[in-house]
Amino acid sequence: MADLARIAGVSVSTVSRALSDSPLINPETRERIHALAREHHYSINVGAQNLRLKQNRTVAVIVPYDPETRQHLSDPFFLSLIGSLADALTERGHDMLLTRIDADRLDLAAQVWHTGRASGIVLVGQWHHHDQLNALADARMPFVVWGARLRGQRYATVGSDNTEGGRLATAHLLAQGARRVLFFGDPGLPEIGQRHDGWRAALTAAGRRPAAADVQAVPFVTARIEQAVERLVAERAAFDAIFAASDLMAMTIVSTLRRCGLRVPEDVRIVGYDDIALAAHFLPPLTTVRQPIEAAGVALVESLLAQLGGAAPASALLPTELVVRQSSGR
Amino acid sequence: MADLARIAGVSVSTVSRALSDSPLINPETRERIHALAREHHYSINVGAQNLRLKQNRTVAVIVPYDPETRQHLSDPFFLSLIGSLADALTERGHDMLLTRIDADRLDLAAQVWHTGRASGIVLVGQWHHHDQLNALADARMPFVVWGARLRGQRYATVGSDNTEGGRLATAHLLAQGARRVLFFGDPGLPEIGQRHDGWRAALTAAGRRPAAADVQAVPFVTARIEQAVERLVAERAAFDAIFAASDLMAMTIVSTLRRCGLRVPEDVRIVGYDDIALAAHFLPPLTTVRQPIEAAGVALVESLLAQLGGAAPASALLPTELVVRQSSGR
DNA sequence: GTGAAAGCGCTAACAC
DNA sequence: GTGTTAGCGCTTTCAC
Repeated sequence: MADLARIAGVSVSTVSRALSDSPLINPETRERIHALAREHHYSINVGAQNLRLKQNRTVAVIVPYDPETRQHLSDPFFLSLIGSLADALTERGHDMLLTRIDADRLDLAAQVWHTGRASGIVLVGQWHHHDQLNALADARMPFVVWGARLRGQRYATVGSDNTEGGRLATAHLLAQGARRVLFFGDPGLPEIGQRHDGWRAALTAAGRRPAAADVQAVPFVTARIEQAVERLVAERAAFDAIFAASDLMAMTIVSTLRRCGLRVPEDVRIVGYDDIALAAHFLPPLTTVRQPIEAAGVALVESLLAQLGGAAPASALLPTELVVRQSSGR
Repeated sequence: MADLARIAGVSVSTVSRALSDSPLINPETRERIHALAREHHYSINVGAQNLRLKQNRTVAVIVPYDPETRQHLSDPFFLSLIGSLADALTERGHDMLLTRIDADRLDLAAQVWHTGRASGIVLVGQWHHHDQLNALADARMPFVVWGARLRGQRYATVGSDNTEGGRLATAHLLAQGARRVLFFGDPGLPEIGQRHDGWRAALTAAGRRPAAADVQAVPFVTARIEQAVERLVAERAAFDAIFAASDLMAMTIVSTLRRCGLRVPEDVRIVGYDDIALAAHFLPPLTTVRQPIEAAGVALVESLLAQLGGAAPASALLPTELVVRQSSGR
């Protein structure tokens, strides 16, 4: 910038003002300096600018991974969510810092804020860390979590209406004539727990008694899902419908069922969750509960920016929608 | 930091040195200052540090999207690649800035470097911008591209051996007894073009004559792929094998074929490309050419860091491997 | 309308 | 071993 000032024959302050389009500057000097900057491929050093302005238009998007499986980022749903976040942030003039951390080291997430690398944080995945998250909120770190709204929560979450989603899916299966609807997924995780609540509510509303044996508490690990299905088939368990906690899980279940000689949807009807792009092109096309990905990215960013603007952490519950395709019968 | 110095009763330089574990400092003062920093939740401001050190441990990963389809980021392969990059960068102590830009505005990619936000760039996707990329290289911007090595290229690329991959896939189909192997994908894109070359080479080596009509130059757009398949079936085209330019494309082709009443692999054998996680659990499990994703992230980062260290742009060609599953017959 | 100068939070000579 | 000081590239008050 000093160089540019010398070339233009003005002071650095004039250059600074010209480049920031200050109204104080003579329009023609302003234009001349802009031209010079272009010609010499000069752009303002954002680091120095941030230091001086004590601002920081950078948001860290942090993906905690399960230390055992490292599984998380392989799910297309989360990956799409990241794409959606990238767009939402770019649109609002923020940069996106992407980091993966061990889910058990959430304190590392705070680090990126303490060091001033990012002015706020989007956490993609809540896992079991409700208490740690509350602690971070108490430290007044601006952040939002993609996940479920929980009792006694002092931080902001954005998520789809999991309970309603689970209810919709299960009610649909019952309406299709299902006699016994299994739930696949680990209810210990907050979001999955709420989908499980929805499943239970729909069964109860229909006068059924949800049995503990109807819950297959499997994690998002392909091999475990396959095992669970194979065991059920081997035991000749009497079930004719499954509500799976994610599309990826549903797809694995379908493949395994068919390998075991069962037909979908003739023998077993199935509904997934997420509505990832592949769901529509799977065979059979997957009935699923859609989570609005674009809206999710926007809602997360809006909630965070509001906090950065001084507002208290505000959560959002996004609407879910049942997308009926062929895997649940017709 | 000044505050910390006051609390500790020393000067800022002592604090600075202590926190950077300088050997000049008395071990016990060092420890005392570390403890104080922890207690007061102080961490060094990276922005100021970078400004002073004129270093910047941040790498921008830029995903150009096709302005029409915005399709790119939806492919699980690219998303996994991003995950792999995040890991490789984190491991080497770099932050990752993720940005999506219009593929036609590659100059915006240079911006993030000019402004000092990132010290180097990883471009995920080469598209048709060979010349623009050469221009950026001439401007001495440190960057690597995930893509194909092309003639007259002055920038670094990292990619799998697409020609060999295409050859492997096609030779395998021929060995399985295929009479006519179609190629699905747009050979106008560098990487796809090389896969196409491999397809052609394998056919020629087997004494076949690759016909222009055997190339279905479809983009990565679901509807277009479906149309192409439907047209072939409607025309009663005589083909019994397909090599698809990506797994996602292969899956769409399989679904469409089956909707049209054709069986895979009995009527049509198919091989995909990438080996995304879902390929193994698809029905039928997909035979495919594996691109080594973890190695890819590492190779991209290594190439970039070498440039940052002053080396000339160096490209890498990663080995591909045919993974035989059931979609190609047995 | 433009310039001089102070200072954002840090590091590294250079002194002692 | 520790302190003093200059300066990284920028913005902005205050003077003119």
